[in-house]
Amino acid sequence: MGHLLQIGKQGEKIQLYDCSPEEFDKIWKEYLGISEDYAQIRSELVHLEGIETDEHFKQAMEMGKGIRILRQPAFEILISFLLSQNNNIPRIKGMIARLCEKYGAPLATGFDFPTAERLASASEDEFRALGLGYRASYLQTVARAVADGSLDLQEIAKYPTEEAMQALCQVRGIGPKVASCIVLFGMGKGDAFPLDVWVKRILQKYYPGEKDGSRFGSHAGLAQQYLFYYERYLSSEIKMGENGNGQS
DNA sequence: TCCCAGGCGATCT
DNA sequence: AGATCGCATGGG
Repeated sequence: MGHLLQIGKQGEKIQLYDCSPEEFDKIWKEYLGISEDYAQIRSELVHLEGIETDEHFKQAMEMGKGIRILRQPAFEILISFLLSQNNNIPRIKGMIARLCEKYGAPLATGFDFPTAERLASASEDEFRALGLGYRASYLQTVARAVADGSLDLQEIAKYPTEEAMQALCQVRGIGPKVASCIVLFGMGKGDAFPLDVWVKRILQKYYPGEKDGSRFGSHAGLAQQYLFYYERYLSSEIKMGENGNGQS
């Protein structure tokens, strides 16, 4: 919150623009998950029961070896995933961009994510005018709840995963999928396992009968990310092959 | 054009 | 508990 980072890539080198080493250390190192020991986490996943013969998961891990779980502000995650429901990613990006432009503080380049207080002062109709659809009323009530303190994200972040999810699910517009994304990406709870339509398909295909990610233990969230991107990659490969040339 | 998207809430059985 | 449906909107 209040910080903006421009990232580019030159060949294999990652380039950061206008970012002092101090700002990188203080803000972005944790945000990007760089202070996490991914070698250790991946080693724990590899040593789980049954992974040795799980060719799909081993492939997913290899393909996703660069994936990091970001540590993003809980409020930003809450709003972003609240808007994500029954929606597609390009449109979600547009909706969030418009929210920032209209209600966020201007930064050197671009706009900050809006505060709960600023959003709470806007009306549902204003949100509808931004194209948020039926999610406008969810956003309005959530923003007010956070602003007036009746929804205390800092407090909920102290709960264990299950209790935190349960508390979040009391809010209108937040269900199990959105709640699990909030605790995973916004509260650092690595055992949360967001069950979206893709991951549900994966469970049916590779782990029939299983209804959650408990087989992946305390790093189920990272396992979910590996499987999610693996499955979407496979799906895009199939689509490319449908007309034989992948050009459509 | 028409289908559908990283769900949720309401309303059934 | 589990299955089904409507929802606002616009990207592809």
